[in-house]
Amino acid sequence: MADNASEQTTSAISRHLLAWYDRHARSLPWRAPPGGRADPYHVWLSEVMLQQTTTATVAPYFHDFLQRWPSVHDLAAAPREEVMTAWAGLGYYARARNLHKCARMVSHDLGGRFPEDEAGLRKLPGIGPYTAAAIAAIAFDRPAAPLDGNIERVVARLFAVEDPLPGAKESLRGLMARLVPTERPGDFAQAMMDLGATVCVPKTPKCMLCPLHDACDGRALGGAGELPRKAPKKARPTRRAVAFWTVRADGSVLLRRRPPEGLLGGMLEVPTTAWTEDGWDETAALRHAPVPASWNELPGQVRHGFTHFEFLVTVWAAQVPAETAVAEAVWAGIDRLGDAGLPTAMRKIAEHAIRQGGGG
DNA sequence: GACTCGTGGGA
DNA sequence: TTCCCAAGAGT
Repeated sequence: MADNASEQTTSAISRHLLAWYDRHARSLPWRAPPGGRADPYHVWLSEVMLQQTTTATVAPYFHDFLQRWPSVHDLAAAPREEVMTAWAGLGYYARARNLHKCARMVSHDLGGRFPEDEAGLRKLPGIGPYTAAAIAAIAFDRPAAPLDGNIERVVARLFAVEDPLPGAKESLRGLMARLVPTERPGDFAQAMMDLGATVCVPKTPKCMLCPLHDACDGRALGGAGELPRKAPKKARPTRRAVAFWTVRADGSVLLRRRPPEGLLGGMLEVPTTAWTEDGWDETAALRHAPVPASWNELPGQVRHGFTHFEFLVTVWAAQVPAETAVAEAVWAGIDRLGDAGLPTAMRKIAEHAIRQGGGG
């Protein structure tokens, strides 16, 4: 590792990158122009949404949240279910629960002002090491060293770090910290992320376009595209379930709100059997039907990929009288499910059921 | 440290 | 089709 990147002074690397950022910074809805400083509420909201999520996916949600809740006080005053509904489709729903908790703490306990340093930010729910450093740098111009997937990749290549992730994480964080300039640390962090997103991309990095071309050990050694190394991933099992599509004569469908923690916690669902690797035969499945009715199996299946398992669903449908009552039920108009705030896995089940003739 | 926790797009 | 991966956090 005692090659190009170490010979150049770290300040020269930072300077090159900031000059590149002045010309190539991406224009993003939550971002101030180079040299500027964005609203801390906007920075926090965007950073939470951007956790493991692409900028293109986040943009419409960011606009919608700001329109509904222009300040952290507005968000804190919103009912939790309304926040969950607005988050529907974005995934990792613990983020929405923690976002709401965090808004309430900032609004009620901190007078609406976010802490300006990493330690203070770290105490808030949903703000981990990355997000605390990112907010401190971007919103408050603190010399913090955020380490996301992009920056891990850029740093691993720049210094030719061969140790695999996640073990090498702290080492990479230390190398990043040495690069952070005292001037414009927020722009520097965003420049590193932009570089990772547009030039130092995972496969086939565009080294000819890179402002750090001459400093990069990984490029000099010829293996930048192979870095960072990562531990092999585990295989994903399949979990199977039967979903019950219950259409009432008044044109509404039976939904339920899932328990507040865990998978899809706090979100609406189409009632299902347990999700098991073994699957279900007809007799066993129908014992879990939410109401006694004449159930019939719809053709086809719904497939949805979660992070650590594949979800495979068979749908059974039934029509029930308008006066049917079910404990804990949420009856949603079948023609207005688009506004109901279903997570994507459940939206797929609903679309499949309607397409296969379960529309009532 | 190892798991859990969504979703969409690109190669 | 399948795999990877994206501004990670909480337990």
